[in-house]
Amino acid sequence: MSLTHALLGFLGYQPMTGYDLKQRFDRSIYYFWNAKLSQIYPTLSKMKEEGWLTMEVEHQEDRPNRKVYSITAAGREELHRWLREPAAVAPIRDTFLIKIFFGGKLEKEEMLAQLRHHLALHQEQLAAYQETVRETIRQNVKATGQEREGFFWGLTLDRGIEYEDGWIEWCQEAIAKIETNFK
Amino acid sequence: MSLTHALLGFLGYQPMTGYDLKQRFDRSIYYFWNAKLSQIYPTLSKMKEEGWLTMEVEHQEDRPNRKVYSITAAGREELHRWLREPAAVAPIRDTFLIKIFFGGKLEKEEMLAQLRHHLALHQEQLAAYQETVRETIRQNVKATGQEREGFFWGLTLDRGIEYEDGWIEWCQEAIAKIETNFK
DNA sequence: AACCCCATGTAAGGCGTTACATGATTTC
DNA sequence: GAAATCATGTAACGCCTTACATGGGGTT
Repeated sequence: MSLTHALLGFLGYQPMTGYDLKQRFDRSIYYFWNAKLSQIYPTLSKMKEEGWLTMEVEHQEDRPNRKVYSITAAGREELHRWLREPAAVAPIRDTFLIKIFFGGKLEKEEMLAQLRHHLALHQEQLAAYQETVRETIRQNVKATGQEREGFFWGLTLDRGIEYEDGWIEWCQEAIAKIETNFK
Repeated sequence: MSLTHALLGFLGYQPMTGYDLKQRFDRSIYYFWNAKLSQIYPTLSKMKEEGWLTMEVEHQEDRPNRKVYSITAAGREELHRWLREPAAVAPIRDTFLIKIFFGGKLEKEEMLAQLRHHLALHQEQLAAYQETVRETIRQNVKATGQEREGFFWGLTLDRGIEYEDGWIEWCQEAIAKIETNFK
């Protein structure tokens, strides 16, 4: 399970609650992995039973108590084992490509509308990466001094940017082809 | 549900059995969508109850009977409606990127092994697209005369190739960066 | 007054995979 | 003799999303 190992990864930096972990997801790896709180909480419980985490309750007066999880030696070993294990290529599973594949059923203008809409979405995503995500990484490296880690965070971001760039170019080419040679 | 609409799409070309449909998936769109027979069969049943398909049993002597499904007018309308509906961007969900993100925990050589392995997988995938898939499309257009359809099949393949190319370049750059400036 | 933040969960349902079940014919 | 092809399914399980449940404190 990948969620388990992503949680181990973040807890390798420092002890945290499920709520904190959700925020880490939302602010860093959200563009290639995410989970809802309703999945994170039970997963943390199971990981504790597995012996990969320990938990301590931090009592608070005007807010709900915090359950702070820490990674154990067994947890670090499991993370390291998983990180070295060869990874399979992730399947694409993109419904948009199904729509393109059967695009012969659409009128020229209907198809162009789909493509233009998708182009806009990817352009937005790209802008978010270049502004928000890059800046988040910079601040994190500055605040924690994790330079080696920051290098790898940057690599995943580079891949995200290349991915969006690829989509944008493909959309633009597809639009051009349909506009000029079609119908 | 996207499986439903992919099935409608293929049945829009001609009536088929679940078994035939599985082969269509495996030979054309497998690189961005697929399904097992154990999911296809019950889905076809539901689609029939929904009124999008009709079914006729073709009796065979030495083999199991074939259940041939045909798309109805309602099915075609549903397909068309779905094709026009704006598509959201597919989430990436790539466990390999999680491994990269937490790559600071690995030794230089462990990380290079991961990257080289992944590079090889994407190179294989790319080769398959350029040989097998491109050829399958060519033959299909030739056999059925579906030139307009063939254009869109080609678009999805272009995207697949660009996707693999992107990964290959990224892997090569990542390997180079780690080999020269690291540890 | 309405909404967001903090902080924890449970329950139901959807989509997908893996395993189980059957069985004749053809190909290596 | 073993494996693949044809042809249909059911059952159990895993991962994930959505909805439900609680409730005080701060912000607009």
